[in-house]
Amino acid sequence: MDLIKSSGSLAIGSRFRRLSEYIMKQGEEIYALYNLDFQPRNFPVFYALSKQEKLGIMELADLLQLTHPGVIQQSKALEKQGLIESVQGEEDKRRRWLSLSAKGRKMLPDLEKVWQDIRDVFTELLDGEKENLVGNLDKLESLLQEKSFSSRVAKRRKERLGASVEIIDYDPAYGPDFPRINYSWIEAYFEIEDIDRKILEEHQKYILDKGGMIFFARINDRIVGTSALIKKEEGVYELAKMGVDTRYQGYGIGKRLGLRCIDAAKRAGARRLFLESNRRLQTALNLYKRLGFREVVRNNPNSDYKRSDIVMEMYL
Amino acid sequence: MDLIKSSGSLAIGSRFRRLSEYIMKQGEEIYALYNLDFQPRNFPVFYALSKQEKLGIMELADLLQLTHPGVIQQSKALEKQGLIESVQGEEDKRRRWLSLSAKGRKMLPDLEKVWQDIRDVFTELLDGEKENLVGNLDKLESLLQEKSFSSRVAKRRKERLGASVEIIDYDPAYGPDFPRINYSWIEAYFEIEDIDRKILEEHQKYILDKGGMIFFARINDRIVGTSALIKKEEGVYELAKMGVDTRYQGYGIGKRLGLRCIDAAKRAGARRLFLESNRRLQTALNLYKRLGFREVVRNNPNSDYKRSDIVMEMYL
DNA sequence: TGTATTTACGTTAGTTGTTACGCAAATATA
DNA sequence: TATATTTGCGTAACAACTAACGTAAATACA
Repeated sequence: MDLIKSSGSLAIGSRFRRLSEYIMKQGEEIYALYNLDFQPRNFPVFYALSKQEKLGIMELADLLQLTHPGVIQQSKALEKQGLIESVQGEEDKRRRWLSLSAKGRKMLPDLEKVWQDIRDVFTELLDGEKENLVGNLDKLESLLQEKSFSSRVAKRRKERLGASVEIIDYDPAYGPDFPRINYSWIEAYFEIEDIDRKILEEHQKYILDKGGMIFFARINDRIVGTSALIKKEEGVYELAKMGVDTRYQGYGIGKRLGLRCIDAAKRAGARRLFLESNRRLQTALNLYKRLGFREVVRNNPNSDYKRSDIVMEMYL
Repeated sequence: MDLIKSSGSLAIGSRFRRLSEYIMKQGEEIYALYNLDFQPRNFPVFYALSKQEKLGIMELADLLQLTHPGVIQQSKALEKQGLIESVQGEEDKRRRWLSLSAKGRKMLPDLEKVWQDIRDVFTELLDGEKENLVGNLDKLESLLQEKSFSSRVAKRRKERLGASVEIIDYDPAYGPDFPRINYSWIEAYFEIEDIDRKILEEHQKYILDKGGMIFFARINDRIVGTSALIKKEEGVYELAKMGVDTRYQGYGIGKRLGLRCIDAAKRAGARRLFLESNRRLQTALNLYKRLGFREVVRNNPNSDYKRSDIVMEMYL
């Protein structure tokens, strides 16, 4: 049994490492078999120098996709063995040009035989398939270069979580989440005002009992967002207290909360919907625009809120 | 440009390592993204323990195809984090049973979500193909388990070298190689006798001038084997001085030398071919049998050679 | 039943990569 | 032309594995 293997793609990192170690060790045996004093770990630098006459440390690092200390370690070993040599750059004295030594060039044809045999064995081993291992590695690496593995997983997570978000009507069981979510974003940008405390803590009295509505965004049993409709007069509602837990922003939850409010306002017979906000909340303002709100007041000295410097509205 | 990539299968070892390091690093980011305090390097042990309630160090090492110090290092880290715990074995006090702790079990569902997302991304990334990367790795590993990479390369080398062996007629340019090859194997098993020296050094006089023949096995410009036909009387030849450089044994060179001798003897009108040898040279005796020789004399006190204790012959 | 061997696990040091940091030469910029 | 930044390279320390060796308990065997 081999759990690493049977876990499929999960432990692919460990598996790559294991294979790498195996191949390196086998490589040592192979060079010994050919009576060549050569270590597979130094292959990359030596191979590069066999392809290009002289190269600097940084160029090698770039060419081999290694860090430069890695290149230095290989080149030190090769220099000690006398297979390569180095000279200081004439024009640019920081540089150190590496190249094969006479001994290295002499060894090259023998090494090339080994390399050819290795290639042949690999071809025999795996290239029978159309989609071979090396081809798949190429593909994997170029895909990962386009977009990193972690951001692909992050995207996948957002999709999964986004799909599992429900927008639900007010439920007293989640009552305390309403102030919690809203305190969090208000504190981050502004200061909590008395009117915030009043409306948030006593939302039953100041929102629901007055014909308003509250919605929650829920993932599993966890509330990650809220929004509210406050009835101002017959047919006129204020969209307010819209907030999403920072850890779940970017999942389209705000949009879904907004749409739900608009829909609910329509059903309640609203003709006009407005909101007060602040220009610093650019992401939120963009969302409101996408939802169909238009800016109607710049500066807003008469507001109940100190932080309000913009009013937006939409007609239904 | 990426030389490691473009060298194809050659630098596959370095490439596996590079990918392993990349995946591990990305793994760290991924767990951080999910707000989980978990390190991908400890995945193998944790994962194994999530599949089986309790496991010992050696079992884990076997299951994960890691060395046991590797397992110990992972388990120490996990124990420090409080994700696993261990108890000394009751029956066998040498053992230490590892299992998930309450904290570890609590974290498991969250980790499983991460793992599922990772699997999904990998599937999306590569499993579109029928022959996918993981499938290829499976195949590679099972092939390498059947027969190691180095022995596959060794076999390939023998085939290549075997194919490049030429059996050639005597050429004075290679004269000194005749004693060299033969001294080497005689010394390894027996002692050089005076008659050896005479025939080997003065082969012109004692073999060729008397109607015998000498053949060489040559790879490029290097002699790696010899054989000789010594004319004993009209129609009767002795097959002698058959030797192959130890470094090139097992390539079928002896067989080709033998066949050439038989063929040459036939052309020269021989009816009978014989040889003297020693029972210790079992590999050689097997070859002679396969060539068609039959044992005719056990012990052989009348031979010119002290080491001779068997005579074989064949009729053409 | 005493002794040799095997097994389970631990420790230490080595390998081959990495990151972090520093310096001096070259280059850009005010 | 003085100063800031960039570049090329070096060193040190770290990471995650390995090999090699040691110890004590369990097991096999004479």
